[in-house]
Amino acid sequence: MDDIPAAPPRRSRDPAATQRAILDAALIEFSDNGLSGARVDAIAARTGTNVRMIYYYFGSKDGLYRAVLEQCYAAMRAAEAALRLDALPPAEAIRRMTEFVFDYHAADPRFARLVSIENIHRAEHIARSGTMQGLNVTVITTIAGILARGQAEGLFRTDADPIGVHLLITGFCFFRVANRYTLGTIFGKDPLAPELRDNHRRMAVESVLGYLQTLPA
Amino acid sequence: MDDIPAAPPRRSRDPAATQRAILDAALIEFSDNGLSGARVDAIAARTGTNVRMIYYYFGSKDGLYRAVLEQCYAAMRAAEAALRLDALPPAEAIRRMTEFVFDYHAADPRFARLVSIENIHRAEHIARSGTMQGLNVTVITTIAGILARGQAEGLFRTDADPIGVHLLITGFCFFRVANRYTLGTIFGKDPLAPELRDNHRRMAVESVLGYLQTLPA
Amino acid sequence: MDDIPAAPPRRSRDPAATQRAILDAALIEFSDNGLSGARVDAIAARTGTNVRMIYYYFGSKDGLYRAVLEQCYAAMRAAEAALRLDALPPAEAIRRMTEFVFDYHAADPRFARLVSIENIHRAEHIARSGTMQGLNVTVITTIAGILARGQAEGLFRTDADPIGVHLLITGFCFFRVANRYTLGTIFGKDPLAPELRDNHRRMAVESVLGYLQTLPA
Amino acid sequence: MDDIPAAPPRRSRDPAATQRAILDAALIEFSDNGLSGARVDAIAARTGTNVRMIYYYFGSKDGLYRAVLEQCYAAMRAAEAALRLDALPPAEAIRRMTEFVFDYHAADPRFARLVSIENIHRAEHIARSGTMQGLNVTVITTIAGILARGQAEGLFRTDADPIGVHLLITGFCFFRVANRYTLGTIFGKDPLAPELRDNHRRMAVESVLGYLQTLPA
DNA sequence: TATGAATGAGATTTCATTCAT
DNA sequence: TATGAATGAAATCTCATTCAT
Repeated sequence: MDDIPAAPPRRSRDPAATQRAILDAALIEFSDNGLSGARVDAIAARTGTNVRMIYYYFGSKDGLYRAVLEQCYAAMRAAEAALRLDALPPAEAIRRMTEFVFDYHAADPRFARLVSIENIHRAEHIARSGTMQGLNVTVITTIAGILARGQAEGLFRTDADPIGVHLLITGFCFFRVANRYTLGTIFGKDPLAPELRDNHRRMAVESVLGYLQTLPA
Repeated sequence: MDDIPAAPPRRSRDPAATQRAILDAALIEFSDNGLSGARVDAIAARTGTNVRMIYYYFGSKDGLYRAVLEQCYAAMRAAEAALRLDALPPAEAIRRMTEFVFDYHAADPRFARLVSIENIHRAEHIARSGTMQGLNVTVITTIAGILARGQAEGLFRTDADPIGVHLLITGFCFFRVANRYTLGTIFGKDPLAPELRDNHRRMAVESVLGYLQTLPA
Repeated sequence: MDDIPAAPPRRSRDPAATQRAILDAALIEFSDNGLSGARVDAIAARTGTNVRMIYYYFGSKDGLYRAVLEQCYAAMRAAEAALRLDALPPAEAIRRMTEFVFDYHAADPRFARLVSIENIHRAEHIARSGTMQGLNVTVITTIAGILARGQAEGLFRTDADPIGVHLLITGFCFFRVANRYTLGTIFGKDPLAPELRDNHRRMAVESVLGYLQTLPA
Repeated sequence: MDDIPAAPPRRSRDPAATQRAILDAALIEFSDNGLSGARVDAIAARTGTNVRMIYYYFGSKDGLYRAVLEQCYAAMRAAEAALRLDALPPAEAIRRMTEFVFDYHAADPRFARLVSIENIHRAEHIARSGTMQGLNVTVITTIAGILARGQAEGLFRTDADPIGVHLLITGFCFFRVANRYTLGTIFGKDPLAPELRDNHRRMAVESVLGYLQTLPA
């Protein structure tokens, strides 16, 4: 994290591969160090190309950061869309979605870090991106469908709203990953310790279902 | 956020006030811009003293940031400790604690931002602080006490552990505040919009109680 | 020494020349003002490039200073090695070496100043350099050879040791150059005044030979 | 050398003692770090008084440095004057003086360091001091007397001049102390190692006498 | 398409010194 | 006599970016 392993100089004549390499290096550098903390030189060093290439392909540090963000969100939503939750009974669909979010965050903490970073910057890069909004609203429509079915069947409370449920599903999963370091330091116990995983995963699911299946006061 | 209002030059001979002014300005600058993004000059400009005083009292940019962190955590835990939850019945205690966490995060988003920022830096400043660990573990012992009482009364599931419950309580409350900007941008709806507040607050409480009152599978 | 002649801006694309120019300017600035007293800005101004290039090529003020030291020692030892003293009779070899050391210090007082400066810093930069040790021990092996020959021929006392003789040869030559200013001020007479030179040069040689040719008590 | 031991706060009502304490601390700080490298704050910290006192008593950093220099030179010359060399036969006088210079430098390396430092600054502080010149010329008149006697007795060569002989006596003694660090690092052997001392001391004496007793070519 | 060299603007930090009591 | 607080000027160093080939 401190000393960047200088990749062997790459003399590829394959522009796509160069772009790919830059994006990969940038994801690491940005998620490790934040936007302000990331160093353009470090990304170049990690890539094996030199700094000029970053400007050639991505225009600026911000442009590269934006590309990284877009790619990460797209990958996440693509995986989510592959779940085919509308085929499942409502409670089962919520369970599967929650487990997916839990697993996704746990498997790749860089995603949660990038989201934190982008929020420090007030989401101005996402706002400027254009592709983002369309990309992400699908999750809300998916949840809305599940909720509607559950409510129609009398299984879910009727005052639940889709965005709120999305927050509820994601909050816990995100929190333990994104804030792993402060939590681990303060409490002397890494919240991502393997032996905690199964219990936490159950908590995620059962708190959401617990909420949905509670009668409104 | 962009143009720093240059405070009138303060020629106070009151060192405590000077330190206070620096800390206040630093909280704003750090929580607005992150550690790397914050500018020492901007903090000084907001203070009315000059940059030199920051180094006089806090030694370095990092030292000042550490002081800000410590102060914020201390304030939060002090408020929390004032709740006197052990006097309440278990479910009520959980409800009050959750509402407190919800309200605290909602009332002062800077705290959640600072926590995000510190996690980007892998909590290295908290780790170096010393006062942090003792300060924060009390919340876990409090939760442990509530859980034990609830479990003894047969109200709470027996496989709940205190740190996990803390994460569950805080995750949702933190998430909607800290990630307000990406969520608002992506979904076209500010998650902190006033009309959502009551519903979210209920969600926070009822998901936790829903989990605790579910029988383990 | 006070007003640095701003070199004309050099827009050469010749990195070796740029490095050379920086090194030359640095030698002057460091030997004039010491390590702490030298100003990176002043070096840049003398060079015609800007400050950034110093960091580009040498990493830090210390790094540049180290490079200057290495270069000066290397130049001196190279000149010394060119003397081919092992071809001469022992006393003649000592004479030639002493004259060389005398002349070298007199011709370039900056060298002695740099050595003084480095000693104020406890030789920490030389210690970190790596190339230094190997570079300099050759002078000791040379002296050892000369002494051995002289002792074998019964010309030199047998209790002389090579490092000690090196100190003896260099001490006087160094002292009058390095401490020229205090000596000149205190005694009202510049010890490097041209009319003193021949006499001092003889003193250097004859004190060393006088010692070597004295019978041990 | 790095972390200055903060002396206990001294609340003396004795101005002379305060001045003394500042001078002592300053000698250490200046001889350790050079004039540019010395820190006024560090001197104050070492003294137990605060920075303001330095300005109160010595006017400026330079003024304090000048006071340190004067005191060190005065102490040295006083010790030298106490030798009463004119009572001794010429060769014996030279021997005693050389041994004194050797021992003095070896016993207090700070003196040689200060001399080096002052020469880096071109002796401008000594020049400004006024008391220095008169203080130091006595050593030359002493040597002149010894030489005259020795020459009159036909023991010493007739082309020896007093300042030159002073340089010869001091050069070796100074060199091994002042440049201890570079020599030790380069040759892997501390020139002040105790087992070398006697031999070096003999070398100092015998090289000077060797020179003086050689017939001019 | 690719690249090493170069840079200006601005960041953090240092330091001798003075203010106000 | 003594002192803690304060400061302006200047130092070193960083960094995204562009030049020139």
